[in-house]
Amino acid sequence: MIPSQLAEVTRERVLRAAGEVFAERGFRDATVRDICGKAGVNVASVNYYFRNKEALYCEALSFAFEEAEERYPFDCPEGEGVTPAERLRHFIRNFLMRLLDDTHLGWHGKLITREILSPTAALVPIVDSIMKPRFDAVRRIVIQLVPHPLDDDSLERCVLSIFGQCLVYRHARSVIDQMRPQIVAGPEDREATAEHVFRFVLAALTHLPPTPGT
Amino acid sequence: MIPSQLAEVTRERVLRAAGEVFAERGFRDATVRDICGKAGVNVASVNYYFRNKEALYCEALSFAFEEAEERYPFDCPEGEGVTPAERLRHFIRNFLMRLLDDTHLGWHGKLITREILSPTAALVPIVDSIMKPRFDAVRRIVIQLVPHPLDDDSLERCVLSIFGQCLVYRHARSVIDQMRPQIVAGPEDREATAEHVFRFVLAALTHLPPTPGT
DNA sequence: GATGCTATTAAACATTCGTTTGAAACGCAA
DNA sequence: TTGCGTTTCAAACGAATGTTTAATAGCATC
Repeated sequence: MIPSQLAEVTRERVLRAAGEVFAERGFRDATVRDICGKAGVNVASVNYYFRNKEALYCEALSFAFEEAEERYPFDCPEGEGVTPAERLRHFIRNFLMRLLDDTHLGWHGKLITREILSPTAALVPIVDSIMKPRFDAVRRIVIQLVPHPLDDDSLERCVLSIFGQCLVYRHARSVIDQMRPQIVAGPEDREATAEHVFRFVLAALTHLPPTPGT
Repeated sequence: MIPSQLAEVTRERVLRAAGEVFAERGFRDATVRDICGKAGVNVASVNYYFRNKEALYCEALSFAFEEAEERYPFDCPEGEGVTPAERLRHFIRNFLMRLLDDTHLGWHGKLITREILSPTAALVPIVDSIMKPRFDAVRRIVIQLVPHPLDDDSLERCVLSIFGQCLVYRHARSVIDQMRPQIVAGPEDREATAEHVFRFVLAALTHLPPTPGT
């Protein structure tokens, strides 16, 4: 019952290996034998430290989010001196880099992408605690940049247009790699991509025509 | 060896059931027993008509694309009298409606989404034969709408910005449904969404600033 | 050193699933 | 009807996998 220091390190080894394998192969195709093999522990460990494979998955998902939050902190500057355009640029770059990071925590982006596509019960708290605040922040930026009032649905669709332009680089990565890999290959390419999305969104928001109906 | 008429109908029943189940549960979670149960045939049928589960999956994928192409034909009008903006609107609406159709061929959108995320060998010919021409068509539209020359990478990123804004409504559907379902609920909402994406893209392309470097 | 709790291990269990098999049913021409 | 090729079926096989068990080893405390 009382976990020792040694137990915690093997527990985290399993968690880390689980994140990688789940991200690479998905929940079903990832076997506990693969995970434990990668972690260098016995298969019974997953049942000893976590209840079963599903509970391990839930913990791995939370763990991935905590690590990603630590590495790419949200911290969208809301200070007085920062223009809405600057906040937009900061957000897009931050979000895109987190999605495309394949080196250290490469599995975070893949993991959450799989979860969004085939949602489990584990997604609900993540949407509420992590995605909703992010949507709210972008919503405030959009309102400040569009030169005329927006109804709620149009506002929401603008936010989705922004997220969509970032997410496509992760979601359609296999297609991009097959058609034009150089635009996300190196760090400087990713910076250029972030800059493009920012310019594209800024041009759209500041020149968006008012909806005829309103 | 000589397939009878009766054999073809059961073959297609299996193919259709396979498309639905594969789209709903993914390749691994879909069992041939489920598929055959839904089709009302014996489990041995998948081995008799197709070689095995994987071959069935490949055929189901092609089948879904053929049906979708039939229902939402590409036919981007390239005629003289059609403005680039009109072609853009047509493309976006067509693409979005196909992605969001959940009634008749609802599985097409889910199926290709799964395939893009976890690509198999079956994706390569689809990218070449279906996606590449689509990218080319959008590329031509973008060139005509942006008021200054674009380098290849910027052009490609513009195309991805357009696709991303459409794809997000399918890829992030679970999140949208949890946060603001009304924007994709009914057919008129989907029309409004298509119109939004069109206006957003048009505003961006026609007001995109030239890249400083070029 | 003895004791009691924690951690690890190899082996086995039970289930699921893709695939195969061999026979029965069916359709159709001679 | 008889015979033959095609299609369907129930049953079983074999492999993979999540989970459990029972025994062993490690480690701190007295």
